[in-house]
Amino acid sequence: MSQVLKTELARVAERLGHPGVDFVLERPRDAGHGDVATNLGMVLAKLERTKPRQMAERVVAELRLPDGLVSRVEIAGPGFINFWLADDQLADIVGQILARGSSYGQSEIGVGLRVNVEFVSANPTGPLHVGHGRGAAYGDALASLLEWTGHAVTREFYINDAGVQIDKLAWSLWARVQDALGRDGDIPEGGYHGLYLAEAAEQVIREKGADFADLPAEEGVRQCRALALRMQREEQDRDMADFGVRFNVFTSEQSLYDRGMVEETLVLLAEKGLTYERDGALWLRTTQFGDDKDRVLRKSDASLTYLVPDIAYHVDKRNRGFDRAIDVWGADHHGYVPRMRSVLAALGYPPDFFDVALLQLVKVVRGGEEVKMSKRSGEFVTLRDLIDEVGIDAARYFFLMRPGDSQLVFDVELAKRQTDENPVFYVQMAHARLSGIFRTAGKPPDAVTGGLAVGALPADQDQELLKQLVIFRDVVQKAAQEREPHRITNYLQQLATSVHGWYHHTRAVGAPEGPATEHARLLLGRAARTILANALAILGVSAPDRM
RNA sequence: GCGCCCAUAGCUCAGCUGGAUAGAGCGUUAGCCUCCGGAGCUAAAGGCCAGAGGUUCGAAUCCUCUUGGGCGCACCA
Repeated sequence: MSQVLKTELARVAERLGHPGVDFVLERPRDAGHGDVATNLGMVLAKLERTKPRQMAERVVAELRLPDGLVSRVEIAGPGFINFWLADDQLADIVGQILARGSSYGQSEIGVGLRVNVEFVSANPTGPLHVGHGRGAAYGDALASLLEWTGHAVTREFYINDAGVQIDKLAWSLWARVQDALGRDGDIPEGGYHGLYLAEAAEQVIREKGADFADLPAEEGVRQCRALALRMQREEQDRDMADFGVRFNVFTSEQSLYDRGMVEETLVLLAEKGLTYERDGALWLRTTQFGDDKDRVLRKSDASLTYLVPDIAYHVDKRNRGFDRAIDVWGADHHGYVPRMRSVLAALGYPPDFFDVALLQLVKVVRGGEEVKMSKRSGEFVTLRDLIDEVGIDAARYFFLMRPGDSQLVFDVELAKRQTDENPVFYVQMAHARLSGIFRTAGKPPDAVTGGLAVGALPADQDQELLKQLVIFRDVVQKAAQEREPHRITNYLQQLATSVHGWYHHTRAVGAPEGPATEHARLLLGRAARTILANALAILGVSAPDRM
């Protein structure tokens, strides 16, 4: 609907001598200001240094709108142009909602674009914590938003299974195995002290027998490495599966070495003349592309820095044909962004290929006191703990209520105590109530069919709900473009408010206004229920029929 | 020292490529169940949008500085 308007407004702007000018067409907060409003008059007035209201009048005079689109146009305030959509338009959109059902809201704006969303990518050295939970909820929702807007999306998880931290993990597990048999195991400097490794050690002994601990240390550690990796990966996969997140691709860092891609990357960078030797190390000229300092690729002891496999990984993504690679990282890695960006620029990739969504850290508070998170000390709140305490729906919804660049305070005690008052229940309740209407009506929602008679919806609450439904598609597009899933939770909150108000103040089944209104309200309720379910589906939150 | 993010109601936070009277949830106060689910609804109180300058028709939004938080600045990952 607004697409036609926007196109026409752009044409008018061009005709008035300002092609491509940036203006806004959006739903005003105040219903008295119409269904959609634009600031185009004011924007043009600024460019021409004339009076905004006068310019708005010129814009309106130039408008050539098709019949049946808007019922009223008004110039108001400092120079806004307000539009009221014709009833036919609203009825048409509800018709589309009913016809397309669970796929309504999808659009084609991203068709032809292949997008890789890499998220969580936790080191396989311990259980997932709440920070990973935020990354999982965000990455999964972002991937869904991109799918809903027509992109071809791959959900990917990168496994850092090479490098020194895995060696330390192996030694730590070996030490725990010794401990478990009453011997004196020493967890190495910088090793992992979490109790989960003690549990893992017991499992190893159950599987391998107590003789396992008698192996020569070198062999024992070698086996512990594989065992620890396997067990940690399995646990992470269980956590993600139980959180409702499915990945399409897992890429192992070790596999990049095994396939020779890491070495190839070094050659590639050298061929481009981007490397040089100094102090016995191999350096990368990232300063030529915006980094504040050149970076070491190969240390003077001949080992490679983590940067090399990371570059190889992004080259791999590019080679797999993706148009976009979006990495979801914790904000503590933000210093790493310009580095990677400059490397990829140096390789000649288009600037919009690589993007990073930084998520500020989650601060966990329990009973008013901060819980410190440290894998090494072993004290932290795991994602599993959180799911067990507050449930998947509440956890996901809470993680997605805030923009990623805001810090998130997650008070576990509060979340537990206030479960009944969580916003997610408010939203889910709206869905359950709508389902209840159809139970009362004695027929499933899909059985209520026909065209919507907007004129048979007399209450303010009818109209308010109708207008909330109409903007859903635009909200999804905006959320996808801005990569802001929290726009969906904000919208859900508003939609649920409209639903509850409507439910309370009007009656569908046995509407006092008569059968025409009953039918129109059932159609409206069915459409609202569909939109609630679709929005929740994007977030990975369930839409229950009863609570 | 340098860089990134942040500061909005008592609390947790939306709103930010400049727009109409700055919003929501929780908490507080006062109402509403012969009625499709009261896990709900209606209303009230509550704000120098951290502070100070600047840009202009217009600033919570953009710029500068100050203050106060968070996080980074390795031949660690």
